[in-house]
Amino acid sequence: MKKNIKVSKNQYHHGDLYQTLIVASKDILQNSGLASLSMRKLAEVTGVSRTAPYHHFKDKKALLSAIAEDGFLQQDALIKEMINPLSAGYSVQRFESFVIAYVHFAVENPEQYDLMYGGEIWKSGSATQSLDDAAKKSFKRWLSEINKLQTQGILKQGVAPLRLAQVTWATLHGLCRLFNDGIYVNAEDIDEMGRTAVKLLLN
Amino acid sequence: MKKNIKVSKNQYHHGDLYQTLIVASKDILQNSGLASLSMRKLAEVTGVSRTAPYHHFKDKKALLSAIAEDGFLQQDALIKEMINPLSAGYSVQRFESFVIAYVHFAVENPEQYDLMYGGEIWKSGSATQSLDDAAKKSFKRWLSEINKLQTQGILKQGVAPLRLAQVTWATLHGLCRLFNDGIYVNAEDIDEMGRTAVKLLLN
DNA sequence: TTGTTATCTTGTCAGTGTCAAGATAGACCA
DNA sequence: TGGTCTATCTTGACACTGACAAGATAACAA
Repeated sequence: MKKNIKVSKNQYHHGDLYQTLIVASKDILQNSGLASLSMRKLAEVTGVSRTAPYHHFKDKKALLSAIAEDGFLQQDALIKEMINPLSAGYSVQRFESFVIAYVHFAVENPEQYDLMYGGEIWKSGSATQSLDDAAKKSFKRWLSEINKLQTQGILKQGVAPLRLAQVTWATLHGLCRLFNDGIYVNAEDIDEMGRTAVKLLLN
Repeated sequence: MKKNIKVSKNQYHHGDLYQTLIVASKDILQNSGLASLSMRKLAEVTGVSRTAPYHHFKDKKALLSAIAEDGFLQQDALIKEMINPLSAGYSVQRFESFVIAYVHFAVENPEQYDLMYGGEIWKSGSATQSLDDAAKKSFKRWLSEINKLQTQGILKQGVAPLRLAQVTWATLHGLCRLFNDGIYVNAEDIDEMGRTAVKLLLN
């Protein structure tokens, strides 16, 4: 809860270790995967002692939660950007853009996506409150999009909105996971599969 | 407390350690989760020295591969059973049965399902040949089911069969993961969501 | 009987998350 | 200014992990 923004070149007090740790973590995730992200290695890379990170994160899980939360913010920004230009009306095109943007984020940030939606954090009940908020906000946005598409008749209308949102989201999520878990290796297909998903889900 | 399940009464040579290890592993998975399945604890529970399992499994990953493979066999059997009674023809009902059976297996064996389709094994490229075969066979069965449903007009026909199989499977897979990763906690909804998925995917 | 071999053991190593207790220096108050 | 307070960072330690190497045992084949 203390934010010490001042960056000092002091050896002892790092200055902005919190942010540095997150950046370094994301770097390790992207380059070497979650399996090789250890608190000790992270500390070493950051040039700090093994236990220094524990003054900024209660746990390793707390660190991962923060990274996941960061992922939701990124994803949110990316999706907003993808949608705003078309904000005049709701259309199949807009839906497709949403889907493609979602899937792209997952494929380009596989390890972070894993953290965001994987069991690592959620199953153990170690999600931060703010992470929980970010995740809920993300789903709310999806629910709202789906809702509008449904009332416009672009999506099937005989289905409960919540269920529709859940199942459509599950479809995207399933696609992303199949790729990220290494079951479909050819990443060029992802766009076509996204479009196929859209085609299937349309009314 | 932990009983030494041995075939032979001999102390030194266990007799059927391979199978015993798999059974014990599945037990730990079901009761305590993957996180608390360690080779050492497994050995201890089985009443054998720490490194004994390494004479039956090259790695921890090899052990997990075997469990995943076992999962595919179980799932296959379960799905076959679900489908055979209706084998007279293909119908919406049959499709729904398939979907429900699939989802149920995942929800009832969450950790094993994780192993079967999760990144743990596949992403690291440590899948056994026989595991790979089992997984492919499973998808082939799905592909064939989808194919028949498509030619009968129950599923949309303007889509490439492979893509259709991938996306429909992704939908189920996504549902299962959302549950198993602890994002949707209320397990009573799983059936309704499965049926909603079916409804959406139908022509 | 005598090897041969599969299986199981103890010993050991490097690596992990995390706690406890002490060191440091920047922030705040006299 | 000086002194203390406290967030931050450190070293030390512990229990745990996966895995290798070398030796012990017993089943089995000759």
